[in-house]
Amino acid sequence: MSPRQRDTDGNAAAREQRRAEVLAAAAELFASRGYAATTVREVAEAAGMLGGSLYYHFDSKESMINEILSGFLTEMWADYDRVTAAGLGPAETFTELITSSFRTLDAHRAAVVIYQKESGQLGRNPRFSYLNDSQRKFREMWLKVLDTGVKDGVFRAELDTGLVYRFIRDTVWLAAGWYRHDGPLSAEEIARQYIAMVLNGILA
Amino acid sequence: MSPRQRDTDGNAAAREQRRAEVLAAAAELFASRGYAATTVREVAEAAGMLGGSLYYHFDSKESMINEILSGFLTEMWADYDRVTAAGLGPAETFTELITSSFRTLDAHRAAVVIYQKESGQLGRNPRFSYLNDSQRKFREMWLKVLDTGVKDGVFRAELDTGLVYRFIRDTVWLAAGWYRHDGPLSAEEIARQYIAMVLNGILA
Amino acid sequence: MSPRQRDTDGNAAAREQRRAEVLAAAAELFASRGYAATTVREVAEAAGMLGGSLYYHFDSKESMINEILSGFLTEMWADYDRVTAAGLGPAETFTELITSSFRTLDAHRAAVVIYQKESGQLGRNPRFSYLNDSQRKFREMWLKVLDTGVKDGVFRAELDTGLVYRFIRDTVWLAAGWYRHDGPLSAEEIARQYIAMVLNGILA
Amino acid sequence: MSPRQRDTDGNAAAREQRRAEVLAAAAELFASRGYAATTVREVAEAAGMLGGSLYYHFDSKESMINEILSGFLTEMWADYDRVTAAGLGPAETFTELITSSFRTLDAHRAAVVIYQKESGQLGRNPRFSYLNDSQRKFREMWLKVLDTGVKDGVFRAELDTGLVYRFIRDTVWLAAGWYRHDGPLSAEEIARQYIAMVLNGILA
DNA sequence: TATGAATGAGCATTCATTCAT
DNA sequence: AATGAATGAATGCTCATTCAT
Repeated sequence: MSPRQRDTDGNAAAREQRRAEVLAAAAELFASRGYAATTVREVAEAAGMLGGSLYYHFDSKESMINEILSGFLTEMWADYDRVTAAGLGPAETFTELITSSFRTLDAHRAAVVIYQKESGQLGRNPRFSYLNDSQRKFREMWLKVLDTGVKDGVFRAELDTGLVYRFIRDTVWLAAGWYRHDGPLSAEEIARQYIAMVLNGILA
Repeated sequence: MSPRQRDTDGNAAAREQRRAEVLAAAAELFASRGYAATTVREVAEAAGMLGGSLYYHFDSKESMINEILSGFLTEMWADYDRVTAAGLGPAETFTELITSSFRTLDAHRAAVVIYQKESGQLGRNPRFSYLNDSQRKFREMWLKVLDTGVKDGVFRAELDTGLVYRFIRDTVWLAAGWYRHDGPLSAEEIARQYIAMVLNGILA
Repeated sequence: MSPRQRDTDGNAAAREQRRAEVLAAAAELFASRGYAATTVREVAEAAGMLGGSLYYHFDSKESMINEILSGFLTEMWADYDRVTAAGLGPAETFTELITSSFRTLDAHRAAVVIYQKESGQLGRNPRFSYLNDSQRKFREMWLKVLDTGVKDGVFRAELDTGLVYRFIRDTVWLAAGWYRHDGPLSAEEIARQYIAMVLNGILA
Repeated sequence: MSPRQRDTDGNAAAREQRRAEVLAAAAELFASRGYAATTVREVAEAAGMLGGSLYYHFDSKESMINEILSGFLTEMWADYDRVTAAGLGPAETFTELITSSFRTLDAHRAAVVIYQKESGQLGRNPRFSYLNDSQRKFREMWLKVLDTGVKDGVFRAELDTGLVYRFIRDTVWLAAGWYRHDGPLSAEEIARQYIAMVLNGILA
C-alpha cells in the first residue's frame, strides 16, 4: 500500500466517520422532534457544523433519513431472516422473532422511532417504496408463523391471525418510545415480558 | 319562539355545522399527513373554501387541533370515569376500559390518531398542557387497576405493572391506524379479541 | 311636502346621520392608531355594526379618510379666507390666523391629527392631490404675511421667512396630539401662549 | 495579528457593514412610508437582496426598527447628558440642548422621523418601553431647565412651563421632515434661527 | 340597512438548498 | 471540508372588499 493510497484511505475513513456522526445526530433529532419538525440547521449544529456544510456530505435532508432507515432495515432483516431460516416451531419462532426485534431496537433505537413515526408518510414517496416492501414482507413472515401455529394446534384456533399480526406489528416497536440502553430494564427483559404476555394470550 | 329567535337559532346552528365540517376535514388531514405537514390551505380546500376563509371560523391552525383534541379527551374521560366509578373488580374493569377505548376510537378515529402522533410535540406547548394531565390521569387509572388486580391475586404476581401500563398505553389506540367504522371488524369485535389476547396474558 | 316626500327626507336624514356617526368613529380611530393600522372592522365595531355593513355607507376605507380630510380642509380654509380678506396688518393677521387655527383644531381635533400624520403618504395618491394644493396655498398665505411684515418693518429683518413658515406649518397643529376640548387649557389660551411665544420671537 | 485573525475580523466587519446597509435602507423607507406601510420585501430590495435574505441578518422587521431607534436614542442621550452635566445657566442650557438636538438630527435624520411617527404606537409594546422612558426623561430634563429659568428670572414669569415643554418636545424634531444634510441650510444655522425665535419668546 | 360568510391578494417569516470562497 | 450569505418557494395569517340574504 503506497503512502498515497494510505492517505486516501485515511481521508475516506475520516469522511465516512463524519458522515456517521452527522447521521447519528440527525437520527436522534428526527426521532425526538419528528422529521418535518427538525431543521437541517439543527442537525448541523448537533453535528458541530453549519447548515450549508451538511451538503458536502449529503445530497439532501431526504437522503439522510433514507440512509438512516435503509441501514436499519437491512440489519433488521438480516436478523429476522436468520431466525426464519432456522426451521423452528411456531412458538419458538415467535419467541425468537420478538427477541430479535428487541435486539434490533436496542441497537437502533432512534431509527426505530423514526421508522414508526414517519413510515406512513414517507411510504407515499417512490424513493421510499422499500418501506412498503418491508411492511409486506413483515406481514408475510408473521402470517406464516401464526397460521402455521394455528394449523398445528399450537395457537388457539379461534384466533384472527390477521388481527394478531396487526397487533404485533403495531406493538413490537412501541418500547422504542421509552426504552433506554442504560435504563433499568434490559432489552432481553422487556422481550421476555412481552412474550409472556402475548404468547400466553395466543397459545392454545 | 319568535321568528326572529328561530332565525337566530338557525344561523347559529348553520354556523356551528360549518365549523364542525371544517374541523372534520382538518382532523382527517392532520391524522393522515400529520399536523405540521398539513397546510391550512389544504384544510380549507377539503372544506370547500379558500385559505383565508378558515380564519372566519377559527383563530388559528392551533385552535383547530386544540378543539379536536380537547373535544375528544372530554368524551373519552366521561366514558372512562363512568367505568371506574362502577366499582367493578380488576378483570371486569380491565375489560370495560378496553371496551370503552374502542368505543371512543370508533367515534373519534381521526382525533385518536392525532392524539397519538402529536401529543408528544404539542405537550411542550403550555396551551396543550392538558395533554400531559390526561397522560398522568391515564397512568394513575391503569396502575390502580393493575396493582389492585395483582394484590387480589387476579393478575399474575410477577407482573411488572409499570411495564404493562406502558404497553397498554401505547397499544390501546394503535388500531386507530387501520380501523374503519365500516370495515369487516366492528369495534366491539376488535376489543373482544384484544381483551382475549392481553387479559389471558396477565391473568394469574 | 307630501308624506311620501317627508318620509324620504326622514330616511335621507337618518342615513346622513349614520354616515356622520361612522365617520366620527373612523376619525377617532385613524387619529389614535393611524390610518393603515386601523382595520375597517374596528371602525365598524366602534360605530356599532359589522364590517360588511360599512360598505352600504361608504365605497371604501379610502373614501372615509377622504371625506374626513376634505370636510376638515373646507372648513379650515373658510376660516382662513375670512381672516386674510379682512385687510389687517401683518402682526394682527398673524394673531388671527393662529387663533383661527386653534379654533379649527378645537372643532376638528381628530381630523387635524390625521391630516398631520397621513398627509405625506396620502398626498402621493392622485385622489388626494388636494392635500398638496392645500399645502401650497398655506405656504403662499403665510409667506405673504411674513414677507409683508418684514418689508413693513414689523418683523425682524434678518428673519428667514421660508424657515419661519415651515416652523409655523409644523407647529401650529401640534397641540392636536394632546389637546382635549374639556381639558384644563382652552384652545384660546393655548393660542394666546403660542402667539406670545412665537410672535415675540419674530417681532422687530 | 495572524492571517486567520485578520480574516475573521474582515468577515465580521463585512457582516457588520452589510447589516448597517440594510438598516440604513430600512430606516429610509420606514421614515418616508411609515413602519407598518413598508414591507420587508421593499427593505430587502432597497438593500439589494430578496425578502428571505433579510432574516439572515435580522430576527424580524421589529428587530430592525428596534435597532434603529435604540441606536439613535443612545447617541441622543449621550449628547444631552453631556450638556446637562456642564452646569450652564438656563438660557445657555436651552441653547445647547437645542443645538444638540439639531446635531443629532443631522446625524440620524431618518431615525428621528421614525421616532416621531412611530413612538406612540410602538410605545405600547413592552419591547419598546424604553421609548416611554426616554419621553419621561426628556420631560424631566426640559422642565428642570424651564422651571429653573423661571425661578431665576431668566425666563418670563407667566410662562406655562408644562405647555412650553410640550411645544419644545413636539417641535424640536420637526425639521427632520424636511432637513437635508446637503441642503442650503446647515443644522447649525437652523438651530440658530430656531433659538432666536423661541428663546426670544420666552426670555424675561 | 345590515349581516356574515367568503374571497384573494398580500404580508412577515421559515427553511432546504446553492455556491463562491 | 466547511463557511455563510443569499435564494425563493411555501407557510400561517390579515384584511379590505363582495354579495346573497
